[in-house]
Amino acid sequence: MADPTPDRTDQSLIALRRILRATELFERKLAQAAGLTPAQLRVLQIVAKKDHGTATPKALATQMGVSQATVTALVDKLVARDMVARHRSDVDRRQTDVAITDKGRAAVSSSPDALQQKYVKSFEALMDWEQAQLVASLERVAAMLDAHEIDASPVLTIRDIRQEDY
Amino acid sequence: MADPTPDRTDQSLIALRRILRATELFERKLAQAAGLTPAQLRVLQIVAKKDHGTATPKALATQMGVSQATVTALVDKLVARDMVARHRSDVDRRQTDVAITDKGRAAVSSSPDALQQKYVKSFEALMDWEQAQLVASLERVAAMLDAHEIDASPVLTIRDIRQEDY
DNA sequence: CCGTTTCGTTCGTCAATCTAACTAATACAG
DNA sequence: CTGTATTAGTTAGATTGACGAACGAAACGG
Repeated sequence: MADPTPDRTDQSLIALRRILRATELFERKLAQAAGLTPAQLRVLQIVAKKDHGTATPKALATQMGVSQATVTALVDKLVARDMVARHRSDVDRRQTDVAITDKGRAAVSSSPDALQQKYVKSFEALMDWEQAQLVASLERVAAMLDAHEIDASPVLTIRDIRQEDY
Repeated sequence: MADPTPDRTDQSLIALRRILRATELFERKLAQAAGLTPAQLRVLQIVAKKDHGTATPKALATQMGVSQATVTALVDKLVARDMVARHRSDVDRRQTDVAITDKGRAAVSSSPDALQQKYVKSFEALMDWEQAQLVASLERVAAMLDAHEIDASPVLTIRDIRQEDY
């Protein structure tokens, strides 16, 4: 408190935590709006974005950073709700293709963002140089945090939904 | 792809997602190192940082953004491991003080950084103006995300551990 | 004193996650 | 080919975190 130079490391960590909290809540809201849980929505989003609207459990597990068993459970629930369907692969019959259904696509694209819009709109309202600055900063922080964790990146949850909106 | 100005919004969202992923994994590791689950560690950290090393379940629930019932369950587990103890408050006998024990304090302060150090070290290696820039950017993003969610902020998980290290 | 509010716990439920064990299919080495 | 190893996915069982509803105990306000 009496510190004349408020510790920047602390400040950065505090801000990070705020970001995490907000995003967590945001995801819950988003999923709820689509009538799903966050994890289920994530599966659906990944599948939806694939070229043919299909993905293997293995790929899902890798991309989400969870075990295959977890993916099985999630897919089970989505199948029960007719959001996706399982199909045996012809090329390698060990593999299963998890394919999104029309209903699943509808659920993904209908998730009516609220907070999401909030962020995107705020961001897009910024001046060009500010946007560039933020991107640079975020990427820098990301690099500092996950330098080791090579795969990580490409889930995109948020972005693709946004694209659906247009 | 052919877009001449790579979409900055997308870039920022991708970076954000990387940050989230990395932090999530980081927290898991941290907790594991302390022999606890992330949620349990969070409770312990909040309690540890209070002046008298105590907090009421109510306060914990509010600060963590979960229900009191959840806090009860978490505290149960910490009590079972001798990390905290419950004491009836004298001033208001409806209240319970959750007090950290020596063992709990040891667990909190012993969580051996690894990844954590990585971020902190990277951050602290930056030039002063760069640090300032990052903090400003992070806070801006946080503000854009949680403008609505007034309470949120002050859990700090990470920061306090870091302080323990010195 | 009595009704209301507040605090915490208990109970039942459910989602997400893990590990370990198992089945089925493919791959590869002789 | 045959047989072993590897890979993909599921099943089973457990734990954790989370919630809401119901409840008991204490405090507070008339």
